[in-house]
Amino acid sequence: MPVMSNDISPHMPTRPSPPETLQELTTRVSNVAGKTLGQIAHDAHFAIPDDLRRHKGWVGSLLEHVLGCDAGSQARQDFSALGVELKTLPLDAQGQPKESTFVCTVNAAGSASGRWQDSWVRKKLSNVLWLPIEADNQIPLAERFVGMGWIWRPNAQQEAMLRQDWEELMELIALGEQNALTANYGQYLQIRPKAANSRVMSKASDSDGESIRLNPRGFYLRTSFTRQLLEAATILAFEP
Amino acid sequence: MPVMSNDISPHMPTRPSPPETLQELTTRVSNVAGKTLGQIAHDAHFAIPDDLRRHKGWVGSLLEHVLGCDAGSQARQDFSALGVELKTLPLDAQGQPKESTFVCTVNAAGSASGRWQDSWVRKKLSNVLWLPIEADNQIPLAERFVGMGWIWRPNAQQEAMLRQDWEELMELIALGEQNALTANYGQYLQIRPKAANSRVMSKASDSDGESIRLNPRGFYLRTSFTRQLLEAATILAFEP
DNA sequence: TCGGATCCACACCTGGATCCCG
DNA sequence: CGGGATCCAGGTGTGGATCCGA
Repeated sequence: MPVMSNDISPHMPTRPSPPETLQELTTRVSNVAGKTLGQIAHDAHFAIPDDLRRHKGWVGSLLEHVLGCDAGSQARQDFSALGVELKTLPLDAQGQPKESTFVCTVNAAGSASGRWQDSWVRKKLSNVLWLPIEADNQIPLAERFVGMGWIWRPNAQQEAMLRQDWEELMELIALGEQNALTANYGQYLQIRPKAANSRVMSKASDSDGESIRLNPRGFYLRTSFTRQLLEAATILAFEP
Repeated sequence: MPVMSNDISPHMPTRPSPPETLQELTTRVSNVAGKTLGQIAHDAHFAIPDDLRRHKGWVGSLLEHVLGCDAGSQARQDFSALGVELKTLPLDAQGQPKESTFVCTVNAAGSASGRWQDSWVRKKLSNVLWLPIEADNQIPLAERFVGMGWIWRPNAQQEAMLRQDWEELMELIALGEQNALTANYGQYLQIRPKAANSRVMSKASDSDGESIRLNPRGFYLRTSFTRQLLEAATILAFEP
């Protein structure tokens, strides 16, 4: 390490302060659009792994850092002041969403009230900054480009579809059918395992109130849903 | 690291398997009695710190390791098969207990039922292996001797005293007098802070059911109590 | 003296997601 | 292809206790 003065060194990796306005956020988004992950990581003094196999969340963490997210693993949006949630959107060689999108864990209190209006899923998805990123594994990680992000708010139809899926899934949970609850349920929103490995168990209760242990699970958006969002956003970009 | 075969190297630090009988445990206790912490740490391939200021739990962890405790921060006794809890007892230059003894945290469910019979404190203290250890700070850590441990079960009088203190303290908590609950309460069992620092806060509820945040606290045995236990054990040792 | 403050290790949990086999 | 399995970083909680100032 070089000698440091009492001043903050301009060469130290510093996390930007959170954007205070939506305009400030979109400016930052424009600034990363068209850059490679290698460039962005270099500028942010982030070490870049060879691939994502053992660093699955690396891209998301890098962009959270660069854009100035401030909600350190807390139960609120990534940009807490703006109520905006950041989601990277990995694209395959055809420019289509490659993976499902994790939303949040299936907590016993997915909603304390049991109502969609109060659910974590709705809160998380009410205001999302989607950031498309090349994710074809043929491309070395450092050479993958970041696309232009856009902010999405569900329209009435989209929210109705998500709500329908959520209510179906929550009902299965309420009925205690948690072991029968596979990823096959839900048209656009599904429930899948979410854990370090399949031997991890969390506390829960069955329909008789008996304490049982289950694999932790999470809500995910299917790629069929994010593909629609991406198409709609792409069309808008070509309008006058 | 030296080359390793497929066999377990006899020189690797290995935690002994838990003792399966009380006799096996007392044999192990005899084997550490009269040794210094330096000897024990060396034999167990434990690095020894200069002092305990920044390693307050080191002695306890060392002896848990050497004696084969198996309850890795779980809600059960250290020797789960035997139902025995290990407590080191630090002695001052006069051979008297120097510090209070931590028992367990004051959980919202210190007892789910609110009854002494079901409390964590009673469970933890029902069967304790006390291990006296020199703790005069004039003596370098490595040179401090371990004494002869003994197993204690509360007699009727001792349990009555602990129960009385516990019920008094739990009542103050139930009344929501948590902020007024200082370490002054309780003749032998007291409640004191238990956290990384005084800014750490945990979730709790006040008497109106309002959610509040408090300093985490723990139950401790006063030295006046452990001094009595030590005296009684010492006298027994001199009887025929 | 002792009540209040503090320290380390390590397990566990959460949020970031992608991997990979049938 | 997609459902089930898995991986890392970092924060929080728990268990081991002793420190230290008024």
